[in-house]
Amino acid sequence: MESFRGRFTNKIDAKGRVSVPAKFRAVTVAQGFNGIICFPPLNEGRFIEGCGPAFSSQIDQMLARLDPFSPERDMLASVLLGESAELMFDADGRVILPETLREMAGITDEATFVGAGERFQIWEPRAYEAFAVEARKQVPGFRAMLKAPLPIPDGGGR
Amino acid sequence: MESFRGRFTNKIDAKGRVSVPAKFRAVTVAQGFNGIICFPPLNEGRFIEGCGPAFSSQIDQMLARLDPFSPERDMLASVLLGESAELMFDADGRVILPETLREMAGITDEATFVGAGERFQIWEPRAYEAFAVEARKQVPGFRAMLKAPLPIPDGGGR
DNA sequence: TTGACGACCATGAAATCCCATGTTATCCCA
DNA sequence: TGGGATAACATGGGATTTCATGGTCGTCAA
Repeated sequence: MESFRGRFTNKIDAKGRVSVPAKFRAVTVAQGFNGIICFPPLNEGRFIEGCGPAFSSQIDQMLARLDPFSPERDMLASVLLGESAELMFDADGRVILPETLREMAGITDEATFVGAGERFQIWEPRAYEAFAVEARKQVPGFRAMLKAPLPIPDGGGR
Repeated sequence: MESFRGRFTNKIDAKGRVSVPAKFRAVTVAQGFNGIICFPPLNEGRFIEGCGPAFSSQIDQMLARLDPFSPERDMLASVLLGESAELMFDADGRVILPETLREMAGITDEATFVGAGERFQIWEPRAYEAFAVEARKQVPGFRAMLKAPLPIPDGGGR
């Protein structure tokens, strides 16, 4: 499996552990990494971004193109690296979501993992439900955007 | 682990010692150095820059490209080398931040370590919080900087 | 002597490892 | 095609280790 797909809601136990969906684990393990990488969203959304090393290194490369000591780089790095975390799987495929990220996303005792291709998102279940409803409502208006030819050859992910 | 990631706030004890986050220690130790290298920021920020020998030698190379006896080189070297310090870990992974650097950053009894890829920053906790809020506000505007030129093929984990 | 600094030890909290259990999905065979 | 056996997975708890943090003692220099 090479891309994140589907929706899974798992419990967070007393120690703060969550099982990462087995299908998601398969993706990052296939990328040679026994864990996931999490960071905050760049826009205002209340959720956590997740990915494997493949996408993470894309982020690194994007940052590397910026002027190393500029304030813009500092701010982007603060959000994308300073607030990010490498979370390794335990023997059963669980991770502990950092307090800061959980707070931003409003996650307490349950987490909804939502596939998004090369990366995924982690939501508070009800918040995601609300988002999904809204998305279904708005999507018809965006339909036209899909007609545009794909700029990137990488048809890879199917 | 090969790059600095995440945010950690540690206390400074009566003797001026701070624990460097274990994950950060792992990075510099992997670079063959049992400590960290600190220097003042190049822009206006109130924080301390930190890194391992890898980035430190990048700085050397950047300086080496300048006109050797120019006033610009002298000034950059003054900040990047003259005010810098090699801080070795004690047996428990702690260092003592030099008075001058602490003063510049306004750090007294707590220090926030913020990962930024090949280097990291050390902030007074409240000052960083303020910066982080501002960063989150501005980052959506920078999103375009990340899109840009090449969507690098990344032969890697796929 | 005093004060700064390094090596060494003690402790509590948090993360990690290891094992057990119930439930669901998958497989296999009649 | 149905149904039992089997494997995969999510979840819970106890034991162990890591880590941050505080303190003491001794050394060296001003």
